Amino acid sequence: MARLQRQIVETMTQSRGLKMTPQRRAIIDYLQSAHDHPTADEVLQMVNRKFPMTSRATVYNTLNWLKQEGMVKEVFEAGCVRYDPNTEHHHHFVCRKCGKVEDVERNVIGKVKICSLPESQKVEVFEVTLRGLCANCQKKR
Amino acid sequence: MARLQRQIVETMTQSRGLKMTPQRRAIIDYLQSAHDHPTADEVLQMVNRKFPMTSRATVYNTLNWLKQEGMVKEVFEAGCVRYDPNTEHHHHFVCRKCGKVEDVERNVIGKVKICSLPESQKVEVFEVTLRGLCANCQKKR
DNA sequence: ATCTCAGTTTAGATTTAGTCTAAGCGCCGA
DNA sequence: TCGGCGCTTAGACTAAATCTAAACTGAGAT
Ligand SMILES: [Mn+2]
Ligand SMILES: [Mn+2]
Ligand SMILES: [Zn+2]
Ligand SMILES: [Zn+2]
Repeated sequence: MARLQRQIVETMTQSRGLKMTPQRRAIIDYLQSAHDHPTADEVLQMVNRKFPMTSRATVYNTLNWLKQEGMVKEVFEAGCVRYDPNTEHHHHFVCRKCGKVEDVERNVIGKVKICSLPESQKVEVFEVTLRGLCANCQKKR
Repeated sequence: MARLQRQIVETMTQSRGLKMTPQRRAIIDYLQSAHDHPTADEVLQMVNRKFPMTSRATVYNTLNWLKQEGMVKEVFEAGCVRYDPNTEHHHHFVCRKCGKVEDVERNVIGKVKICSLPESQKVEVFEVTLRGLCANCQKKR
């Protein structure tokens, strides 16, 4: 499944006994057409242009529902900032269950080759985030 | 520079005409000993155990100052959540100046080899974040 | 046509992370 | 002893996100 499509969502709602309302339609249409990474507030602004008086709660409800269904993803972590006393260039492993962030030393990740990136973007650094289950969360099955 | 060390900070403060106070010492000592990625609130809690009545403002001031000096780094992005209608497995380029997040298709990043990761951690997915200057911000020099 | 009810939307209250402010403190040097 | 500068503090403030309770909607059931 590549991109959010209203039609897919439309049929999905029915099979779950949910309703496709005008507000939801507007939110999904906007996301479908967006080729960047909008914030909840940007969604609210844009949807209100076409369908005034849509509430913040509805936008968040819909985004969270779409997220649960895997129709949109969050970019990067939600939540508050974490500080890293290790300023060496290194990477991270994030547990999808308990959220713990562990260091992954630089040499654990082999060379990362970047091919065919548009000339226009100048990459200065990169970081790799591994995701999965940490040792603890695996034990607890 | 690998890890935050109080001694280095201590000499640095002097050369900048700044003062090493007990509060700052406590914050830095805690960070120095931390082998995870504490939040500002965790720092506040821990510091208050040893040095009660340290204020939130002082913790944030110190963390932001250490960040500016490159003595700690933020893990992942600050700020609010962005939603991605593209659920295909792909990567991102983040402009360090304007903060814009652009897609980097999966095939742009060559195979990423993960060597010698502790057996205990099970990696399910990974993502690469490239950082630098976007086309626009380069033009504006 | 009217009733009912589950699901939805809404405005506004609440929570949480983080910043800002203004008043007071403490050290150092004149 | 005094003045001043930088530091700390409590609390006000802001912004992102969640929660709540009341009103709304529309698809059956009567
Ligand atoms: Mn780290
Ligand atoms: Mn993306
Ligand atoms: Zn875990
Ligand atoms: Zn830019």
